[in-house]
Amino acid sequence: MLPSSTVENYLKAIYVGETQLANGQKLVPMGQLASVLGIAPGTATTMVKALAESGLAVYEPYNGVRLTSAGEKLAARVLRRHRLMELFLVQVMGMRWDEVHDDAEQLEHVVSDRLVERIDEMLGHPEADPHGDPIPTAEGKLAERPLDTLLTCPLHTPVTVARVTDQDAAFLRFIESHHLKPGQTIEVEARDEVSDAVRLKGRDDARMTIGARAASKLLVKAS
Amino acid sequence: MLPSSTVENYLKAIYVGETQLANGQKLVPMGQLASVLGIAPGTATTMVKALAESGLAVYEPYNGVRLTSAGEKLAARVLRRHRLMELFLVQVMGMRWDEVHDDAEQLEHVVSDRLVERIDEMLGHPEADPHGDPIPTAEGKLAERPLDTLLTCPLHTPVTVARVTDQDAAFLRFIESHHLKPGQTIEVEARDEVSDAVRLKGRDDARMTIGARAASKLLVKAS
DNA sequence: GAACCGATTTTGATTAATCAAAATTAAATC
DNA sequence: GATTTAATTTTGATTAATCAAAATCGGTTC
Ligand SMILES: [Mn+2]
Ligand SMILES: [Mn+2]
Ligand SMILES: [Mn+2]
Ligand SMILES: [Mn+2]
Repeated sequence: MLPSSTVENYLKAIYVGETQLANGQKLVPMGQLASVLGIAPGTATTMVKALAESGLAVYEPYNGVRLTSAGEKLAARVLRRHRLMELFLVQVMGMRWDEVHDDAEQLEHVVSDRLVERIDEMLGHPEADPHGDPIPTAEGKLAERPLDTLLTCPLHTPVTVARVTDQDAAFLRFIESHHLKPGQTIEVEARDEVSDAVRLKGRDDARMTIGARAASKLLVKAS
Repeated sequence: MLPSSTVENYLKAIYVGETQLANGQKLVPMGQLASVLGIAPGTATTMVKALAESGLAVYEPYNGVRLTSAGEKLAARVLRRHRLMELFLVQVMGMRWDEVHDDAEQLEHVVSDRLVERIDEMLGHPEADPHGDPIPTAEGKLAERPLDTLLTCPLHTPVTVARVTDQDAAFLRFIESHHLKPGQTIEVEARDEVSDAVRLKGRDDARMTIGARAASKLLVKAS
């Protein structure tokens, strides 16, 4: 049986959820799963039991869910298709990085292996999508590097934006207009707990202040 | 309510079915619909009633079904997406004309208007897909020209292949290897009722004989 | 240890899409 | 006009995916 779009979305959500768990944690809670998929909690429970039944996940009642290696394999392929499609839409089709997520969310379920591999080739086997999210290999390996956020990186030190972990179009447009896209270099000048703000020095020494919540969505590496 | 993939497939099948009806006929029979969609006849009846209920089709029990103008509008858009995607996959992605139909069958349900119109632009507003099938306009107009087949065109007269009405991969590869693709010029030298065969003069005066069934799938225009 | 609370699971129901097989109808044949 | 046949419709059932609301659980609080 080939997995339905619904099953693929569940697997992808669990897969991504697992990578975001606090170290030591290994189970994605039902509530989180239901919330990212936009479904009722009871529905998540029912579906996850079915996933477990078909050998794609391990379900621990009241604790959460994780993928088996079979489930991981499938999830990685969906995520690969999603991220390759996003990059393709930006690089080849000339779409904006803030509008490709929704298209990819659908395309990830229907593009054939043939087409995906042709896209991968056309793009030169890229390692990351337009938002800096790593693209799993055809074999299902995902290279998740540990990265600082603008809340944890060193002060007064040039860093390169590596990844933006929010698909909201308005947020992405804000990032772009302030020259904070992946690849661009910036510096954190100050953090203030009380005002919940982070002050940055950007391109051309432009100064700007953003909230801590927003700052936590910008992942950076030493540059 | 936006139509499901299932509904889109029904609408497309009825729409294409209508264009293939003998002149005068206006209803697509349930049996034909069920057969092209690969479903049980009873399922077609049930679904068509639902389409009629939602104002997309007119259903006459025991006689068949036709689309309302609302249904036609939707069907034309699905067909437009299908045929544009096929051409895109061939021209931009370098896929073969015999392998794009299945991909397009899925993609037609998920590509956004944004993406379709970008593809249309990228291809220069093409009028036909790789098989010569006309592409409906964004406004839903379909330019179906009346064409001869190799069974009805004049003998000993150069004609240009305009359209191949069979998506079977093996058949399409045969057509291609014998230089009978849309755009290529040929001549019918003879038809024989008894042997059910048609003799052609192709490129470089190559002679070949094909069956009447196959000949009826090659549509041509005077050249 | 009892009471509470938030998260989770269960229950009962709905909708879309499908099938197999029985029943019916329309049209053709005798 | 009665009979046969092929197409169509009806019936009864199934599967996947979902929800709302009630019930339950596990882990704090008091
Ligand atoms: Mn999706
Ligand atoms: Mn992305
Ligand atoms: Mn389709
Ligand atoms: Mn075609």
